[in-house]
Amino acid sequence: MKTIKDIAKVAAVSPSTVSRVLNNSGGYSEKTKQRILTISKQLNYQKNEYASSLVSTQKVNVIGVIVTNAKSSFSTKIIEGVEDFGYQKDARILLAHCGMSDNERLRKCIDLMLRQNVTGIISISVQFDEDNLAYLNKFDMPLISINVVVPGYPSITINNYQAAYQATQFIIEHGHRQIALVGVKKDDLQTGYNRIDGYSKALMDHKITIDQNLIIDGDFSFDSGRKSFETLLKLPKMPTAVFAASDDTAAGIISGAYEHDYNIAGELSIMGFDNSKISEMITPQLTTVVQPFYEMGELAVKEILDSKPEASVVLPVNIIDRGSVFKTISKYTSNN
Amino acid sequence: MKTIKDIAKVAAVSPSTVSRVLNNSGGYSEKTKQRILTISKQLNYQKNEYASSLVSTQKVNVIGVIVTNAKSSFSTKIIEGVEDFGYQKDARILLAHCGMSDNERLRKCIDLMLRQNVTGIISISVQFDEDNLAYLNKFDMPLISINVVVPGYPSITINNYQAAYQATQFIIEHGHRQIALVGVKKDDLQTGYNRIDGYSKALMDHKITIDQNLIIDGDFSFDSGRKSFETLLKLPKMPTAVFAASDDTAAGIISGAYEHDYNIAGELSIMGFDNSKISEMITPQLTTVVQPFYEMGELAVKEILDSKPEASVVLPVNIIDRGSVFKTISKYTSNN
DNA sequence: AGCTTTTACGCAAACGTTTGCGTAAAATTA
DNA sequence: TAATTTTACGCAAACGTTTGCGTAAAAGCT
Repeated sequence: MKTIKDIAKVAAVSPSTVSRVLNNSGGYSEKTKQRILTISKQLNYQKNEYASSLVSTQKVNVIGVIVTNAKSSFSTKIIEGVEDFGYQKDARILLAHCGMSDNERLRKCIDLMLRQNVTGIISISVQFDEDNLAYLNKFDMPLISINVVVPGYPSITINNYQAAYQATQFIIEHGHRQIALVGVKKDDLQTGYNRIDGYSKALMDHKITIDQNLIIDGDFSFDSGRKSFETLLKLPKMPTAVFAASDDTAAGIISGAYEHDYNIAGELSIMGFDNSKISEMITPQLTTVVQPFYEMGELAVKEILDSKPEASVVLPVNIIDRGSVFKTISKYTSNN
Repeated sequence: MKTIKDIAKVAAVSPSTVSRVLNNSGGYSEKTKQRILTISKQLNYQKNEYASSLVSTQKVNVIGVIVTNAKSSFSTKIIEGVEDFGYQKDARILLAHCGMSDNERLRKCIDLMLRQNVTGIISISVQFDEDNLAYLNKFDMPLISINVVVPGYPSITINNYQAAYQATQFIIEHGHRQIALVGVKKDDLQTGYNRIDGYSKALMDHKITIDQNLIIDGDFSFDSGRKSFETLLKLPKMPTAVFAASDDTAAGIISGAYEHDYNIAGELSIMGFDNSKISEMITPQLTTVVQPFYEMGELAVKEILDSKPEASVVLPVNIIDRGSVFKTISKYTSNN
């Protein structure tokens, strides 16, 4: 690797001059500028950003991204948003996986980011345990969390309560009154609880009594959707619609139905959540709640680079109708 | 951020001693070691890897990963492999997206890797144009390519010819003789061509005449699968099986069939390719060709870190049977 | 005790940059 | 032409580490 000194030697100037030319900081003649530029091109010079950032006041921005090893793939979309926007801003992405609730590994991720002294950290769906949170607090390291709230730090989330309310209302407006909620983690205070709440409120607002049997626990995964279908089958009466906690879970329900030779067409409406790629690729394509993942990534970068990430953001969601929730004439309109 | 000097000051030793203690390089008493260690813990010291790698002979490994913005999501699996194995080896992942055949952006990705002087580059599905390849050649930068062959550099791929042969044979052995090949790019010399070749050879070996109308061009995407189904419909005779170029394409075919009220169950066998997540989540679950993405990622890291990445590797594939290719009694056994 | 070996540390250079300061030379002005 | 300003550059320090070399002090030996 060629250094600034190599160029200086060839150009018969001091390294300082080379540096000034390459950084456009003035203080050289046009002639030497051209000379230095051509030489640096000839030598295929590449600045060593490590050395540079060590001394320069205007550091190069490196953004640390910590993701879980979650099966769900929406993090890809977020990272794409991070990358694209970071690219525009000439920032680098340092990526690290922290496993699933593997506190030790999360600690190592944090340490990594600190040692590489990144500009800030974007964590995606990462749950910080007490220890790691306390540890992080010791440093002056900006962090912005996507999808989950990390106490004391800004976050980018959606309003899960409202999203669930909207989705449930959408289903109700299509004539359904027996609506299952499948795949949320009940003890997940950040997401699960709020979604159950929004779902319940929508039902109540439409004078539909809440049937606890229709709220089926899960972990947002495909598998939990698949298993949940069996639970649905065992119900005294099959609901007419299912609100799935994620598109993956929705896919699981469809898969489970197929497995049990249950033909959902015209029988069981399904609402997904996420608008992940699978929601378009599955048959039937899913009506689903759109989470603006890409924008979340962009926004996170923006906040980190503005270095005023004190403001948490709650992004709006909308529903994309792909026809998997269809109109039904409720059989219960009168007697409830 | 605390530095080694801060520790030195508090411990009343020189920075050298602190460094030696922290790196276990010997030359200090047990007493000072303990003192320094506790102080460094108290101060929340974190080594600055930039400064360190600038001078140290045993640099910290940073692995540059360049991915396209491809819609297909298998890169996630590869990156996971890279990350997990890199984590074990204490390597860092610098991630960059290079768009789709955006040569300028690819150049910037390369420059980025050079400036951050990474240990080596892992490129996933990236097609290098002549210019960028020539450019890269100027540097002494190890690169290993996954999925595509980059002239002059080692690569990790599968044998597409053989994979297609195996898959086609699998279909034939289930009694099919009218087998469409859908979604490959004919002019893609690296993948498309070889898959067509393997498919053709398998047919020939089983004395099935090749019908060019059954080879339907595409770009491995969901959409091309969806569109291709219409092409299939227009054929004088519907094939009994489809070999899709990717799981995404297979999903597209299923989606297209649904769109046209064509019930594939028992009628149209489908073989996917990739074993991506969708192959399990779709209904019906797909019999598919398993690409060892995760292992590819691991292997790539291994080769970069061994810094002897001269050897290209062709990994074996296998077929996972999920029942989407079913037995049929060929109606053409006798008259062909 | 006197000698040699080992231990435990400090000094200073180095990595590849950037940047404040200093200063000859060139350019401008009177 | 002489005085003044500007230009164009070099010097050296700095960033936070690591590491070869040097050396007092301690330890071991006879």
